[in-house]
Amino acid sequence: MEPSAIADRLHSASIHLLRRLRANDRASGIGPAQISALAVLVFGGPRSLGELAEAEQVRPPTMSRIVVGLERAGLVRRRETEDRRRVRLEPTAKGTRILHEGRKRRVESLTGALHSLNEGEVQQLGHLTELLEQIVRKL
Amino acid sequence: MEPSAIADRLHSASIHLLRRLRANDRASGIGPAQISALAVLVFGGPRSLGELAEAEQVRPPTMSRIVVGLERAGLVRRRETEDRRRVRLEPTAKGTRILHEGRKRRVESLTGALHSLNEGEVQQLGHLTELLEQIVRKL
DNA sequence: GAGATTAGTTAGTATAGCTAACTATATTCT
DNA sequence: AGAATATAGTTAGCTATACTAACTAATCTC
Repeated sequence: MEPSAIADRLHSASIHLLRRLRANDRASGIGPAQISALAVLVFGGPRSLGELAEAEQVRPPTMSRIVVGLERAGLVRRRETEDRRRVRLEPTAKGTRILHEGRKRRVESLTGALHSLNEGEVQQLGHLTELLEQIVRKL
Repeated sequence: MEPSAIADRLHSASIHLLRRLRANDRASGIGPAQISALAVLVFGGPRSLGELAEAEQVRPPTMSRIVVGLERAGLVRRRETEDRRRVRLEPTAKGTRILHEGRKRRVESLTGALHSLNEGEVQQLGHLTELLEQIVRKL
């Protein structure tokens, strides 16, 4: 396949994948950017707003709003640091729980879709994900 | 790899892929949902608003606004049909050109990222993109 | 201690998603 | 034929997510 066709279809497939998964995520009443940011804190550990913005590839004001939403929902907590300009963001117990529940729903819905694939293809998909992560880092 | 880990990482990788590509797309002054909808019309041919909404997995009011944006930018045109409730949406020459330019930018940026992969991996990525499309359809 | 840098917020704008409620046209069923 | 129903899109109103520009507060540098 042509690289240009791969680029197009990967782009399109990603858009559609996220649109489908968003329907699941809406059940939790939390948006995709909030989930993604929360996941960084839960799986990657607490960090500052700027670090979180960088990890998520968005600008600080954007992350600032995402965090406000997460705080309002009681999923993330701010802690002071010795540098009083910085905040340390950490997930609350509720945030961790909500994230795992959302993950569970996602897995269930993906598992359903995986029924059309055999075991080898599932593993290939895992491999694709790694390739995709590698590409994203270089982009 | 565990299906749950695949689900998580695929979700996360897709979010980040789109965020990176959006930076390229912003150069065209057209948002990602508009690009995606326009691509359906350019590559898949003209169709009604409802059909386009379905192809793009969004609700009709959402597509209605996307189309307004595309019209305002002179990228899409409305045509009457024999059923006067329906509209036939078709890309303008400018729309087709803009789409191809955006695609070119995307391919260039992705091609750069593909340098970290060897030829075999690129082909795997192409194959696995098809797998992803298949899953999205089942989701 | 003055000036520069850094971290985050506020303000303002645009896109993109939803549901609910509406208009206009077409179809169906007496 | 005319009434009821169904279908296609739009409008209104809400929320989330993204940006840049401009701001405040704290820290660092000289």
